[in-house]
Amino acid sequence: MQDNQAPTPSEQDESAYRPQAVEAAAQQYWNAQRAYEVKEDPGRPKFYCLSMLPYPSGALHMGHVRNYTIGDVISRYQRMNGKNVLQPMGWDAFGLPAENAAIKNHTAPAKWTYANIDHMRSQLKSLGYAIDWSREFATCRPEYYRWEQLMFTRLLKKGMAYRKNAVVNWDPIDQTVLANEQVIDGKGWRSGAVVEKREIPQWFLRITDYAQELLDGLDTLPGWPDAVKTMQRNWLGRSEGMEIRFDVVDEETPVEPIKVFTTRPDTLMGVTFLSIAAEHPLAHQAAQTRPLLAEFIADLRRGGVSEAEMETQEKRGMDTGLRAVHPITGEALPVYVANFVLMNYGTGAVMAVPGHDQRDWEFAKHYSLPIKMVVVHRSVLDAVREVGVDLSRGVGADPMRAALRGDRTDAYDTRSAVQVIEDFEQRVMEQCAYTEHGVLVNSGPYDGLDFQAAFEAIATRLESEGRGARRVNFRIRDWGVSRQRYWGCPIPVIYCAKCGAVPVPEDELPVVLPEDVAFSGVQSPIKADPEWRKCACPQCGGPAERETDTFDTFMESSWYYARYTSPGADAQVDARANYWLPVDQYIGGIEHAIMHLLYFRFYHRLLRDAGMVHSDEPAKELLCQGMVIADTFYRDSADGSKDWINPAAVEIQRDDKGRVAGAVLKADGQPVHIGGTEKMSKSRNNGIDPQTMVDRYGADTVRLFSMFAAPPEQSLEWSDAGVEGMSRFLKRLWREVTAHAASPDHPATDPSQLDAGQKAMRRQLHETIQKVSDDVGRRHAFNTAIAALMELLNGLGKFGDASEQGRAVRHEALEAMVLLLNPVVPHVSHALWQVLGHPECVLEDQPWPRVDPSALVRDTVTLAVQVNGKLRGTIELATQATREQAEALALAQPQVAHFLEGMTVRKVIVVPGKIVNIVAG
RNA sequence: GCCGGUGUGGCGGAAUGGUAGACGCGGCGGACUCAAAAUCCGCUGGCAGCGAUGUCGUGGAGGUUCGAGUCCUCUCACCGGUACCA
Repeated sequence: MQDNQAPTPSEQDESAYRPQAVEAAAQQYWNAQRAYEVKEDPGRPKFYCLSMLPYPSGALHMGHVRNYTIGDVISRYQRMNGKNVLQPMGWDAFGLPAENAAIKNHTAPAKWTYANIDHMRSQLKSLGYAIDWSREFATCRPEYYRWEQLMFTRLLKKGMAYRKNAVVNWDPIDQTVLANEQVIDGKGWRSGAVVEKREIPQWFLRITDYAQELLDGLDTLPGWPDAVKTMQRNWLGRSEGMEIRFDVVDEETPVEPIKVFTTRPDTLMGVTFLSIAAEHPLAHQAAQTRPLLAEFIADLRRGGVSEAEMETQEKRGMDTGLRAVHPITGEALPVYVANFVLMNYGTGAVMAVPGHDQRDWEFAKHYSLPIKMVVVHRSVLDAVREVGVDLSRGVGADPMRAALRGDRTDAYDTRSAVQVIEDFEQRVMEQCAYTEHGVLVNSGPYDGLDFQAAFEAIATRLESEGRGARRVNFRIRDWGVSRQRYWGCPIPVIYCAKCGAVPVPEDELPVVLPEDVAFSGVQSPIKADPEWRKCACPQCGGPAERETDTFDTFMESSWYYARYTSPGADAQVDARANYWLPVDQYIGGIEHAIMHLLYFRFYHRLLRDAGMVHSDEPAKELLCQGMVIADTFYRDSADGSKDWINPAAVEIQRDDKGRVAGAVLKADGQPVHIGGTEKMSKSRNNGIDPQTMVDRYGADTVRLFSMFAAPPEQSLEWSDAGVEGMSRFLKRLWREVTAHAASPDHPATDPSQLDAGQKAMRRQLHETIQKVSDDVGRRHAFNTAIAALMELLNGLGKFGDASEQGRAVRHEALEAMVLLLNPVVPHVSHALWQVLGHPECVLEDQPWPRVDPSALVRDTVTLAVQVNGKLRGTIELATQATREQAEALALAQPQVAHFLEGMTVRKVIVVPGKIVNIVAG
């Protein structure tokens, strides 16, 4: 990495900016001062700034740098504004990649993980984050996970945790459970075997008990992005409807009724069949006497369990031969097994209304099942009534289509209405299902009722007959926390033949995962080791076995934020938690919008209900940062695949207009193909190593670029040239400050003595302070804050005033600038503050610069002048000028007069301080 | 499939419904230099024009408004999530 070139004159210059020296000195000072270790201080407002903890995958990547730089900027800014700031860091250390690495490298997952943590910690430290490292922990340590085990055993006793069967991906060759990620096109990633669905017993937490609270809580989080709240609302998926019971007829054996959940009980009279999931008990029962059905159900077991895979499959079904009884008409309805009905949503069975549900409609079309239309748009009903047609014959396709388009159909003529109705039998159902709410037809006693009235009438009747009940249903399912893996927190349960599943007693916790193991990848070492499993039943003392499944790693990442507040506590958390919590600012990737952030909100309520924390929500503000992406380059290899080439090895070629014309490999000068700009990944070999960049340019430059190149929520495209630009900016800043500091002393700024140029310079300074404070503190628009500071430096560069007051203004500006930049580039700021004549200090203890409102006053203002909305010039007038003056001046412009030729002015709109728009025609 | 998001110069991006393209990169021209690097200065959306200026322009099609990148409807492309990747 070291540059072999001879030092250039500027590098030999004593006063040149040398990031390595600057950064080493600043970090050394902070460490010696223990500058970022914090304690609870009830006398000061606290600020808990939390970034999502990293998975120790091996090396820091740019996504980490971006995430932690955002957190660091906010942390340092808040501390400069007087807050007692906690910024912790830790390691989400359990997980699947450690097992994969263990297989590949023949090492134990623990050893690999700890080595990665050591490496990544040193990388993080080189970036100079204001982290309280005294609170660091790794979630794979028993000191951490013992509290999670304790919580689980208590939840088990409270009935909040339970065991039931659930379906997983099963690799029939490797004889192992696969993660969804390990299923590629329905096949196991190692064996290539077609994956099967298999049911196994697993542990669950009753997150559904909190579904309503998790939904309502979203309304108390104005500081969370709307996109995240919307996604969580949809994921929770609250719907109001009915559970309806359909009796099933079978001459031979008594059969349980089928329960369905529907949000559309108004369409009950349009039900023409029922669909049940392949895993539904009735499907199994029917399959016992029907070999074809058994074969079909077995066939549905092929493929993985992910929702994306299930939902994009072709819709298939088969008649079970069972007949269900319509609860109102008594009609016998066929019961189908269908692959689009999910056992884990609702009751695992749905009533099919092909006339008014698009999926049912397609299914009915495919299997030639009857389609009944029982709901129409009100305007269709009105029109049909007007021409005096018997509704039982139905309504036509044309008004249906019109109604679907939202057209008014009440004006169409009698002839077309009659024709339409006559065509009904062959045409009405050829278009698509009508899924809107409307008015009932063909529904006997319910004809003419709207959605609400029909819902009420049908619900009341079914409830009185004991055939159904109003119900609220949530889409979210209970949280399955069992994983059939080694590298995770052991689930603290003992199985006894006599006593069943018994929680491990609290005084026997933690159940420690052995770390020094041989791991082949075929089977978990704790499943393979009979000695580890063997134990005595805590209840009866008889022989028993331990659970060998481990927890979902989301379990650890659901409460780590609380543990940071209570280092060393002899409990999951202690009283210190209520000083720090809730988190004031949480920062992490948008990919966590639903799952992690929902478990995080759920677990906080578990802590609350255990009396450990006193708030309802874990985090007040949330910022979701975008991905880091980079160009991709490749060459076609002999076997037709692509050889991806790292951007660092490639040189871009441009045409004479500066457009990208091609790219060559630096090593051989031969062309390479340019792929898309994609998320940095190993598979595309387009990752840029943060460490290389820090070594080459310094941490401040890397931090500055990652904050400048894009707003935090958007994806950030890496650009070496862009990084060079940031490096140039810091060099210029360094020169500007050192040059100023070298000149003789000057008095303090005296606003009453400033000339016009000095006033303008000082106004730009205070406008910048105002903008940067708002951009950093409120909008989190770090990119525009930095742009404003660049403009300020450009302004200072042109401000050549060497008079006493000129130097005073420059000094004021440079001091403010160093403070304003400190959150983003703390090392160079630390050094330049001393260059400006201050003793070495922790810069976050300096107050954030304040705006002098008197410096912002302007004498004149520029207005844009438009004619019919098109810009035709600008006018400059006194700030206090009236609307009439602005209007008169605008109309007097020669350009304006030219465009108004032959037209009459109808209206003039004056927006003070902005525009004058002359409307003419 | 479903849920959420994004789309603006050669590129990254800026713009409380009010002068589209701030700032940075790249490019072109110039200064300094024996030369290069570094640094500094100027120009830089397309089209027409010597120029003043005009005209077009924010993925596409409509709409609301005195005025739309911004609000509404439809549509296309891409990205994230989709419950065992984290």
